[in-house]
Amino acid sequence: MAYVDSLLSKCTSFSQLKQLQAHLVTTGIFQFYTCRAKFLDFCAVSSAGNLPYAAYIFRSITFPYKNEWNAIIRGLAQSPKPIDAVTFYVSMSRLPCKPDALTCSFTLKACARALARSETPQLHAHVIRFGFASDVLLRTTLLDAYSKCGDLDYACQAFDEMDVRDIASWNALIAGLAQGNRPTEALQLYKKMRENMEPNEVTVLGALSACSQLGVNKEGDRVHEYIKSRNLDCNVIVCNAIIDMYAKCGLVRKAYEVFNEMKCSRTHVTWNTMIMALAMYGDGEQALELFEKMGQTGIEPDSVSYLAAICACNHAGMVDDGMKLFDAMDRCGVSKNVKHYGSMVDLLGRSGRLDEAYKIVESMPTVPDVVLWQTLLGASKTYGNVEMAETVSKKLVEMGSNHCGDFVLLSNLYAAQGRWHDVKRVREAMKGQDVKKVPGFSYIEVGGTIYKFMNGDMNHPKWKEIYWKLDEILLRIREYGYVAETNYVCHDIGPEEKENALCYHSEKLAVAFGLISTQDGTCISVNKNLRICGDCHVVIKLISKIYEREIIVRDRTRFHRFKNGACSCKEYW
DNA sequence: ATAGGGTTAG
Repeated sequence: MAYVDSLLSKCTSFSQLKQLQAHLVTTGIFQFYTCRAKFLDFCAVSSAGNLPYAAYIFRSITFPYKNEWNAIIRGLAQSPKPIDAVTFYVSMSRLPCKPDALTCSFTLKACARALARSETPQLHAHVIRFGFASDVLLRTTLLDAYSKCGDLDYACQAFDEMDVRDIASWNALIAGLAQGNRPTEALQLYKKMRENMEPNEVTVLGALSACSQLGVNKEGDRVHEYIKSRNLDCNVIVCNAIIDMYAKCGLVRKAYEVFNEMKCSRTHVTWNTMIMALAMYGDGEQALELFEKMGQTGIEPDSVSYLAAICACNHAGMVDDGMKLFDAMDRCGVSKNVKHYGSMVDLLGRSGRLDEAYKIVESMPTVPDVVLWQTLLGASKTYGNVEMAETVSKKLVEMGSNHCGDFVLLSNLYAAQGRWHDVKRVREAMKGQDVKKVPGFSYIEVGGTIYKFMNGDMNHPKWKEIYWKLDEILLRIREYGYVAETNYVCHDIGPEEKENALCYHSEKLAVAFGLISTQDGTCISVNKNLRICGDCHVVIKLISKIYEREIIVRDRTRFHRFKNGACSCKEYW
């Protein structure tokens, strides 16, 4: 069979593969099922192959042998319709030819790719029943399937229950936690792993991704140092992750250094990451320059590149450039998705061109999603357009959105115009419905330790000191005659309670904590749910002036650098 | 003796 292997490995196109099949049939080798299985596997999986053709051959076999089933299931698992692999698995398990560990492995891979949440535990039961539970590789696949389907608690449980874990098991859970919005736990696990074994390239990707999300540059630096000290292979994926980490931690310069000095050749992801990094800093010109350069280097901008470039225009207030790019996409045959429309709506909305933004929404070929309407609502609030805000709010309610921010934004808009009656009406509607209160939270890394703050948080051991600091800030801001006049975001209050609201913003808690713990010159805070805008800008600007500190705040989409009472972000928001 | 873990996006 080594003969068949060597012949197969020489096939680089489908026509060669068919020639080989003819050869195998005439020489009679093809009647041996081991040969057929090898052929099917290659045909179903390799780039020279063709899955439908493999399936066609498979159907002509009366009693397929186990490896032939496996070949087809493996091929289906990595096809665009992975769920079909599960269907095949089910048919197979009804036959005398029972699945083996590999069959389960391929099918679990299919579950992971198809996000088949209910099928994964069923496969888990089979794995136990068939007695494959001691197979480390299979259990890692299982763990990964749980985590990819969003059942991270099961993934953690699967990990805990393993009596033997190898590096891939650790990597699967670290990456799962990082991608599943649990970056703190991902980093904890990474640290725990280092006590037991040496991380490799894949491990650091999970750790870097977690650092990116948290915006913790000290920890990110440590991971980078580790990569260098252990001479881990700095392949393009690792470089991309490092660039992204520095960019999201407020160190674009370092990101750019890595981008310039990387030894391996750049991919789309590399360019896109760097363009997006510049976009987050509001450096529109450089981002567009890089976008141009990317094309010149022979890598045609893809859909994400355009998104990053439009986003750069968005953050730099370059409305015309953004519109040009948006139009260029159709000409260049690059597909648009809801994010491109979202960014355009934001771009037009932020510059006050609400009607044009609304037209963009109407021109969409797909149904606009919640985030898109929220963007438009935000812009309506900024520009005090009650009529638009009411239209958009209705849409949001129709879509069943029950996010507190949607109601609060409308309520704040009424409040800004002194329409307290309407404020009350919205607040009451909120109580009537099942509104999800999503607390904003922020992270700050001080002296290498990560702290998390939520609205009204009293969990930190130094919470009293932090609130004292906030009171002091409040007092000193009053001396400037500013008072927290516009500060009623996200709070269920009337005009008389406005002032107190200042204390409850998570990023302000984080800033106050950064001021107490003076080890760091800069302070990075990340707020995942809210956008730093309006009142927040005013308050943090003043803090930077009063305390002579540079404060960098990263919100969902961009960086805001506050220094000497000014913000580097263009302020048309 | 064919298998598990991986980077960018409003």
